[in-house]
Amino acid sequence: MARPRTPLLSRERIVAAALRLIDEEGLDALSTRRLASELSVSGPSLYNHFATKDELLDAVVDSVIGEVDLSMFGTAGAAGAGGGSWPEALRDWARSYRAALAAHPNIVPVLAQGPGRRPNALRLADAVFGHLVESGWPRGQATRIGALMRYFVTGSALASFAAGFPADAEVYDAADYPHLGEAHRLAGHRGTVDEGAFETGLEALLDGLALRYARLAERP
Amino acid sequence: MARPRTPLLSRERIVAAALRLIDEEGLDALSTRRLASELSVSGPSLYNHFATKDELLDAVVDSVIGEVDLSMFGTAGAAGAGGGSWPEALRDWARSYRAALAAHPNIVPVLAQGPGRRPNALRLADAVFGHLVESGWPRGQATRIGALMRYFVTGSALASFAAGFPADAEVYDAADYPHLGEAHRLAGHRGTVDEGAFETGLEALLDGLALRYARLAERP
DNA sequence: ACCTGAACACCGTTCAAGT
DNA sequence: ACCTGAACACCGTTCAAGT
Repeated sequence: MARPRTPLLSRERIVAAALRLIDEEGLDALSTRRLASELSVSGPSLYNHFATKDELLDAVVDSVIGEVDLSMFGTAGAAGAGGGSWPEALRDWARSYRAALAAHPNIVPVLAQGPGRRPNALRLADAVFGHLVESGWPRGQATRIGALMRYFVTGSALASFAAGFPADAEVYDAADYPHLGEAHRLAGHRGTVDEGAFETGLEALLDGLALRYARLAERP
Repeated sequence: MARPRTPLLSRERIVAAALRLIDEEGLDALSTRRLASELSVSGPSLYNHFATKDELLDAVVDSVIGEVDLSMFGTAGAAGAGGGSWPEALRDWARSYRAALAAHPNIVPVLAQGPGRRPNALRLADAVFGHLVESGWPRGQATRIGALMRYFVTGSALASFAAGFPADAEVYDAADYPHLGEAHRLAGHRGTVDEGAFETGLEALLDGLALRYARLAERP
């Protein structure tokens, strides 16, 4: 065929197909040849749009991060110098962040490596840090809070806790696991267990941070 | 050579070499052929000791989890029915857990998939859950705490937050990132930033959980 | 500019053959 | 039981060739 009059591929089409493949069959299923065949082109065609597979993966990752809502950070100034609204903003953002990642768990290991040079990831880091500083957090603490929130959210989106326990009851028969007698039932409640753990952890973190925020005011 | 009088390989030797390769060159560098050559044998030899590469990876993962200290959970009964010692136990365990994982960050994505049938991972889950229940936490909440602690620890060990920001100052020139002007310096303080974020998050989580534990007693 | 087939140096895994 | 080389169906990437 050689060059068609209207291109068969675009970065957007490639990224969308790659994400679908990763979601449905895992990160290992994404090969350039497999992806190309999914798009009805030959393997090397992809190299007209991305220099390497890593560059393609970067684009997939940034498209996922682009789904995270950052609008709650837009009006930090409106809360006044008190900045009392940061816990609500952090809560809303964490939920949106987790939802975006948990929709594509197979790509979380890649994304968790950090923002790199990906624009949406940098915008996210900028928004969180900026909001915390404008809310009165010292810059060093704002950095740590951005980091620890990412730890918690990526950890919770990386894999289901409940689904990590085999549903096969015999696994837990060994005398070594005296307290795991009911663990084979976890996988069946996968959604509620993981959701409950995330919400409990999020509220505990925010409570703990609020205690520290109050201490900032006491000793200025 | 065929069969030597004394075996060239053992599961232990293979696991140790695989972990070294993963630590030094990343998960992608672990191929059966490369690993075999590292051990001075031919590729297929490994299949006399592990059925598949996945089974080998499982053994590597469990060897890492085996390094986590669980001794702080051994004497829950000694604290009495009050169980006031669970925050200290959880803190010590989380630090040991993170240290074991952070020593081998490249394998954390595999390990974060859950315990599966790996004995050390199941022992760990059993010890945490058992201690929390014996400390007075209802079983459902104990499950969630085990989950959320794993979220936080795996997230913090998966990758350095600070190192995720390029040290190249030009990255942050774009007007899109008004608050990241100093972000290029993060990578230089990698250790302290990540350590500080982990400790801050851990203490915040424990404080938040202590608030909930106190509420258990109020409304029995 | 954008696609193709051929080619290179890799993969995980199977299997018959050797001791 | 435990190692080998040969083989199969895959990889990511390069490159000359086509329009």
